[in-house]
Amino acid sequence: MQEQAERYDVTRYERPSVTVDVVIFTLIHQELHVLLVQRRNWPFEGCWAIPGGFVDMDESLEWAARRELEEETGVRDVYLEQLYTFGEVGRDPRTRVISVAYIALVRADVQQIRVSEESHAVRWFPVRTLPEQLAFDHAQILAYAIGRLRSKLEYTTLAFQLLPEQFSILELKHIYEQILGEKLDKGNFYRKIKEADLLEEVHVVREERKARGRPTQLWRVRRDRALEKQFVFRWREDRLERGG
Amino acid sequence: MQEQAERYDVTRYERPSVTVDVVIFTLIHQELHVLLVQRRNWPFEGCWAIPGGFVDMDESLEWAARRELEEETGVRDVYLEQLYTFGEVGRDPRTRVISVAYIALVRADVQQIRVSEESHAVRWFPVRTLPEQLAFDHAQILAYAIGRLRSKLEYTTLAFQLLPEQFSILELKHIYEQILGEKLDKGNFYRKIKEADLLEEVHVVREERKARGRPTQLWRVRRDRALEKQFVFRWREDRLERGG
DNA sequence: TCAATAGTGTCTTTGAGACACTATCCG
DNA sequence: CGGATAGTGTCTCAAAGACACTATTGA
Repeated sequence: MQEQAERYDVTRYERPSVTVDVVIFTLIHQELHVLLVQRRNWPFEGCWAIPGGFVDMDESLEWAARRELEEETGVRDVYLEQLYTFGEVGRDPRTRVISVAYIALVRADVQQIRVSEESHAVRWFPVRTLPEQLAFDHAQILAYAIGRLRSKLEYTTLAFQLLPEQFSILELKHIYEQILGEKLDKGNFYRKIKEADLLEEVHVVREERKARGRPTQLWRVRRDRALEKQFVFRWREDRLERGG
Repeated sequence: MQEQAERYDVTRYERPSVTVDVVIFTLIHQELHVLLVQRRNWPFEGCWAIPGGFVDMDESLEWAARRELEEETGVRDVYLEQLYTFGEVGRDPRTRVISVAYIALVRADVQQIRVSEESHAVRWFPVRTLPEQLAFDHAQILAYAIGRLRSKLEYTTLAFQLLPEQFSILELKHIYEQILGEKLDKGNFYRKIKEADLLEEVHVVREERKARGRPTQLWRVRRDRALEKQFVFRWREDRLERGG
């Protein structure tokens, strides 16, 4: 609020609606997926859309996003971050709607994701094969979200949020490759991750192996260091994020 | 908008107010300053605050920010970027207000900045000596804005937005030092800037010099390259920005 | 033994930082 | 000339990339 606001009676003017939209990412079969819901009403009937809803008067934006997330997936206590606020005038044909978009990262091994509550269609889409047309400006929001995810992957421990409790280093590498969309050198990846000293070995209780080859060492995230510590995976010249 | 929204009559529910607040930066005497306005009414009467105002129903968020900027400073066509959206429930004691914050960078040599239109108090503050207490959560917003500015300086050509048309490399270095808050090596700075190849020499029409020492070479930004090209000044490990 | 998967070592190149050097002016 | 300011050269060290190597299993 500000100086100029004083001159107005706050109740007198028409106000826009405010929603939160949550772009929910997860890994399924080592591939990055995003959750979309199918609309059943005008406008964009039948189109897939990013889940979201109105912000209540007595909840913060982040709270609204968390509520929305739980309603859609049943998932709580996940990584959530504000992405951007979209407020073009014509983005919703019904009325003026300003949408605060969030990103959520859901752990791959949280199997309890109930994607279909109530009766409407909800589905995980691989980010490589999204529906042709999305509702509203949601294609734009999604593209922006993926860009942000890529960008932050390189200088944070964000990727670990997508991992199961235990994982191998090559699995982690695979996730980086998925999200960055390029191949990484195995040796350099090992070196980089080990130097960061964010992981600890899991004592492997080896069951019967079916695979050939040398058995995999499993790791888990060191809770004392990771997530707080800044981790720079790589600096790149070609990050092209808007505003972020 | 989204699935869940269908169930609501959009006109039926109470809505929050939406404002834009614009953190306006400039350089005065080579020092980073920010524009604040002094409040004359309850709440936070007498406190300094970030300029801002309500978003009209028929203008986009960015448009609202540009309008606000022009009203406060008379400045147009400047660099503007969305910062973050602040929406805690109690941040404004009068009513629920969601504020979309923007950063604006105003060129140092745009002397036409009329900081006092109408009669209320408007002032540039050096970021090193801000008022003790700011209105609402504006101290938080400001701190966040300065953090973002620092962070982006390192991998964009943002700093050039603050420069006059012509400048010397040591002036540019000084600005980087101002905003980053640390000394930089002269030789390395020259090297880095020259390698980037973003500047072109200005043919100096030398007038009478009063200063001693070797005369300064002036430069200007190459419009063909800068601002589009990614420029990485330095990668640092200790960037700690929230959400950005 | 070989094929398959996991993991390591090491050489080369690049770029950041430190800092000493040269250049050009005024008086 | 000497002091002052502008600008350059160069050495060292650390990190990134490329890629060949070793390790451990099942068949």
